[in-house]
Amino acid sequence: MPKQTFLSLPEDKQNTLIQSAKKEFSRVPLHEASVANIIKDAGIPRGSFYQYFEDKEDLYYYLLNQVAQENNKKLNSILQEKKGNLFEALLEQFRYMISLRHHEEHNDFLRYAFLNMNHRKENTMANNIYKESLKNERSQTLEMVDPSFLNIEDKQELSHVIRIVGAITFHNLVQVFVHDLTDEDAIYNYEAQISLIKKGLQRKEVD
Amino acid sequence: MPKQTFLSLPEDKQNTLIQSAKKEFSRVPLHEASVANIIKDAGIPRGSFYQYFEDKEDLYYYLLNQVAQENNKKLNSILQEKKGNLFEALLEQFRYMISLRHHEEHNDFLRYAFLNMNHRKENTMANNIYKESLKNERSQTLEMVDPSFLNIEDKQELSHVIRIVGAITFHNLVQVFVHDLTDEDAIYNYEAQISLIKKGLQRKEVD
DNA sequence: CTTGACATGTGACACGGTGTCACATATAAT
DNA sequence: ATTATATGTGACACCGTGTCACATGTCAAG
Repeated sequence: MPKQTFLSLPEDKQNTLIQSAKKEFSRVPLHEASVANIIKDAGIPRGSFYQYFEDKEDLYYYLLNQVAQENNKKLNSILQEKKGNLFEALLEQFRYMISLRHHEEHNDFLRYAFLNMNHRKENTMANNIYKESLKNERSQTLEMVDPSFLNIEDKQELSHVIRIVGAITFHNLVQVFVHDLTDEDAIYNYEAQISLIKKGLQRKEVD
Repeated sequence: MPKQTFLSLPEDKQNTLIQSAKKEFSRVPLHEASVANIIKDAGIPRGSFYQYFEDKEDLYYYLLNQVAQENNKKLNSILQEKKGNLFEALLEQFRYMISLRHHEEHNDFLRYAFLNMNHRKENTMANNIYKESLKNERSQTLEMVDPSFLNIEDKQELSHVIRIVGAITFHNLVQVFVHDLTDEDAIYNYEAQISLIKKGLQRKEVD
C-alpha cells in the first residue's frame, strides 16, 4: 500500500509517477525493474520515492490491484447481464481480458504480469472473485452467481467450482501471452476447455 | 543448463555445491537467493561458480528439473499401475507430491517453488507430462493415458483435458503451501475438484 | 509577521550482490 | 621439457537499494 504521503500528492504528480512506473514495469518483468529508472523518468528524487512507497513491490502491487479492480467491475456487470450464468460470463470476461492486449497503451504490463504469474499476483488479480471466502466476507461477485446452472449441492461445492474455473482461466491467460496466441485461438481453446468441464471429463458408461 | 565444466567435476564436489544450493534455495525464494551465500557455504571461489553455471537461475532450474524428472518417473509408474486411468493416477500422484513435504530434507525448496510458481517453473516441473505437445514429440507419459476412460472424441480434446487437470493440480499444490494445509484437507479438496470435473460442472436439464 | 513544530523533499552514501577478467595453476599430449 | 588447453581464483568495477542527515515547505498559535 502506498503511504499517506503519496495519496496526499497533487493528482498530476501522482499520475506522472504512475505513468513512469507503468513504463518501467512494461519494459521488463518485476524483478528486473529498477526504482532508479522509475524516478529518473518521473523526475523525482530517490528519497521522495521511498516516502511514497515501501519499495518497488509496493508500487507494483498497487498498480496491479488497480487493474484488478477495473476488471472486477467489468465482471460484475457481465454477470449481471448474463443473469448469473457463470459459464457465459466467464467466456465474455475472457474475451474482454484478451482484448485488453490491443487497447491498453501499456499492454506489456499485463504481459509480464501473466508471464510471471505467481501466487501473490494471482491473488491480487483474482482477489475479488476467486478469493477463498472461507472466513472472509463472501464477495459481492460470488453472490451474483446463480447456482441453479451448476451441478452442485452446496456452497462448498460452489467454492470448488470457482477455484476450478479460476485455475483454468488463469492458465489460459498465461498461455495467451506465452505463445502470443491470436484472439481466435485463445478463445477457441478456452471455449473448448470450458465446454469439456461443463459436460464432464469422464466417459459415461454405456449401459 | 550447467556447463560441461560442472558435469566433469568429481561427483562429491558436484554434490557439495548442489547441497549448498538447495540450502540457499530453501532459505529464501529464488529472487532473494544469492550466489554469494551458495559459494560461501560450498567453499568454492566465485569465479568457479561462473565456470559451472551461467548464473543463479541456471543452477536453480537445473535442480528443479531434477525434481521434475523424479516426479515424472513416479507418475509413469503410477499410470502403468493404474492401467492408464488418468483420474486414479492423478489422485495417487497428488498424494505422493504432498507427501514429499514431510520426507524431503529440504522441503522448503519445494515450498518456495510452489509459492512463486510462474510459467517458467511450471513448464520445468510439468515439462514431461503437461507440456504442449503440439509440434513436439508426444511424451511417453501422455501416450500412457487410456482415452477410453475419457469423454473425448479426439487427440486435441485429450490435450485440453491434460491442460485442465494440469492447471487444477498446480493450483491445488500451490494452495497446499500457501495455506499450510494438512494432507487430509489438501486431498479432500483435490478429490472434490477432480470429482466435479469428472461428472461435469453444468447441471443436467431435468426433462 | 514571527516562531516553532511537524511534514515532506532531497541526494550523497554505505552496503551488498553481480559477473568479469587477468593471472595462476593443473592436465595432458608431443 | 615444452607447449597448448582447460580449469581455478579472487580482486574489482559496476549497479541498484534503502537510509539518513539535512533542507525546505506548511501552517497554526502567539
